[in-house]
Amino acid sequence: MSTTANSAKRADARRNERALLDAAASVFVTDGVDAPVRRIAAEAGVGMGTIYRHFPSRADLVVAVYRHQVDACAEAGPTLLGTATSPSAALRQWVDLFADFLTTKHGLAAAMRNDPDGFTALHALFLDRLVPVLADILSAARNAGEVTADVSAYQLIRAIGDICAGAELVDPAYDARLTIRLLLDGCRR
Amino acid sequence: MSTTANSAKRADARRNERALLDAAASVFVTDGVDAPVRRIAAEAGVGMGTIYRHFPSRADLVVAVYRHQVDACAEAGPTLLGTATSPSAALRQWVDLFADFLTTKHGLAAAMRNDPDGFTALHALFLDRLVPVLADILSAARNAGEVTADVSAYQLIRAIGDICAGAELVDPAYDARLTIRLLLDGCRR
Amino acid sequence: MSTTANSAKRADARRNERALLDAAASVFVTDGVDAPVRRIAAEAGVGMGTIYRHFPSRADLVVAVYRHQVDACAEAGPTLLGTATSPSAALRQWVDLFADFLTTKHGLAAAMRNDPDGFTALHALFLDRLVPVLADILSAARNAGEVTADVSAYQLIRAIGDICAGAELVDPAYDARLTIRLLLDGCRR
Amino acid sequence: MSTTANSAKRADARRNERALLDAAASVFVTDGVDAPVRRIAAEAGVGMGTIYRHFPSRADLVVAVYRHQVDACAEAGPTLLGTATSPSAALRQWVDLFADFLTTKHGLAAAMRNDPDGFTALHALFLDRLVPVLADILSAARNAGEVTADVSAYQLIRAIGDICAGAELVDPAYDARLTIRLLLDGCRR
DNA sequence: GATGAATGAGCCTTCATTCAT
DNA sequence: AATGAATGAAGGCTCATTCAT
Repeated sequence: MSTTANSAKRADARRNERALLDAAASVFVTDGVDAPVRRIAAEAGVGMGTIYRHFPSRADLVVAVYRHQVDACAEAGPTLLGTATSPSAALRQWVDLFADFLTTKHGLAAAMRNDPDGFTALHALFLDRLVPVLADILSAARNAGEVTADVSAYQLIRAIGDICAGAELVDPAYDARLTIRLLLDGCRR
Repeated sequence: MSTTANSAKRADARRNERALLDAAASVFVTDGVDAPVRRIAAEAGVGMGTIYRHFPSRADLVVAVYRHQVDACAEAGPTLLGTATSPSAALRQWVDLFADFLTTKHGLAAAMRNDPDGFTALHALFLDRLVPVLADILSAARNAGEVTADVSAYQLIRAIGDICAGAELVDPAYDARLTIRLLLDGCRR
Repeated sequence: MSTTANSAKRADARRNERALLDAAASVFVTDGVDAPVRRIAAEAGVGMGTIYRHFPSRADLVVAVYRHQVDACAEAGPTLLGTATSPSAALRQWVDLFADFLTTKHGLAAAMRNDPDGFTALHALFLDRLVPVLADILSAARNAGEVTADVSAYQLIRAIGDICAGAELVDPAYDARLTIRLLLDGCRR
Repeated sequence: MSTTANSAKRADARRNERALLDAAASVFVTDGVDAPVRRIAAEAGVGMGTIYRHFPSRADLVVAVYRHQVDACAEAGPTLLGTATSPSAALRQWVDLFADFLTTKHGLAAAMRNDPDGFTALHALFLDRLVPVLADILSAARNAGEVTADVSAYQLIRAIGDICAGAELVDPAYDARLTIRLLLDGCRR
């Protein structure tokens, strides 16, 4: 009937899925990704069964919550490489974006530290999507002589991930950005 | 009354405390700092009530478990400053020591990420004891012109702590030491 | 209105009912008669609401599933009485048929043990349909002097039913047929 | 201190274990062996955790509930063989005892039909304890020429078990004893 | 002081059943 | 009529914590 159609029935199902994603995102921030299923359901205003229908395992929910943002972050890579004044500027900007995503937005980083078994999926989402993006930027920067250290995109992205994960324990005296900047400086020479 | 006196009763109390510390240290490594109280008691061969008598809260136990090692790490600072070939060498060595402590030995870092509320005590132990030590080394290095970046000991110690915490998710392709080295390089220039 | 008419709509309703019966029969075998409604619906390729429309209670479904076979078993009685070499041979053959039905085919026997309240309907189906059949055979055998024990058809059919029900816990060392044979022997003298 | 002592502490623990066994026996009769843990705990007047402490798995509880009675039944075998007027009389009496145990006392038989996986333990308890007893009686009867059919003790005990299990669906028109008698008659000739 | 039995809140998960579409 | 999404009661299990012995 229209460009938005996805079968009549799915109207409320989609509404619920959306509500669940929003609720989960919000609850993850305050209570962590191990938050009780009940709380997420309550926050979303749905029954618990509805969570299990849409996201059979907790990992499914977590991945879904963050997928959009990971995608956005990935897509920004090539763009920045085109618009920044230099590859290293693109590197700085993309790393900032990634750090923003990690630190500011959703408490995602904590997700990766708890339950490392179950969250392989999340880990994979990250790595699969973002490592190639950073690899391109890094490669450009290296070709321009702006990065000399022998460091892989994987190594770098994990370092940044861990730094931001730790920074969630907020303390005005600690500035994750500064740490990241020092790290990038260390890559340059 | 005297400094050495500790009534007969105290003898097994002390034995128990020691047993609990050892047991907790061991269980923390395998099961994490959130390990069931029962398991720790069982490992120590004491009743659960005994844990609560000696360490009313989990944080008390965690702090006690790591205090010795934190002390050892702190005491190594001045020593290294005296024996190393340069302040920056001392910095490198001490940071390695600290990272060893964090990474290799005890899964301590994870402790700081979980339950950040309850582990203020642990956090404080770290900061109170180790920040001054690193500050001295850092200051010496700065005086020698070997560190130029505007970075505080607190900033640095947290950065290293977070990096090591993240590195507990073991992966041969990731090398926390390399990250730390790059970070220190970034401090030098 | 006519005896053959069943408006067009009824066509797929019937198809669905058939599909449900087949699906239920199949699922009952593998998962027992307490199988989740959802699984039956899925197996039949219909929605769950459709099950409830056609078979408001689980008992309705169970009864419907087995009615055909019970009928077939009932109809075999008079036939066997006509073809067998003696009434007691007919008895043996019919009891074998019944045991086959119970044991081999469908796990039906278990149905009668679980939820005895809700399965009165199933129980009734059995008794109403099969007891008279067995009664006739038994009576013929008694008249021929081939059964002397004072045992009713109901008593006998329940005994066989229970024996087969128990035999569903498969064990090569146990042979329900042997038990039934001994029981019939005991009826003869 | 005394012949009843089993360490001071266990006083209430034992009281609880006893209460649990009684409660479970009673609840098993009315609700079956799949009765909710919560209900058993409530009936016993203890917390749920107490059940899990004493009987980690449901099978443990079920076995414990019935062990006494199985023992009593087993011990009656040799006795009856000594006191009965003939081996076949002993057989009849022991089988009656066993059937009493199964039918009248505790709904145990149902236990063996549900959850056949988890109740291997119960099954084993039965077989290990009772089959040898029946085997002795059967052997005596066979030696006396009072049993001629080629039937094993295991075959017989399972047959009786299944018959009694089925008889729990009470119906005045059905008499499990009669079925068993016919079965024994069938063994004799 | 030490013990460990008991408690019970809290979480996860499954499914029968309803009902909006 | 059919669908299948949603609901929520029900039950299993784990552990932190208390307290009688």
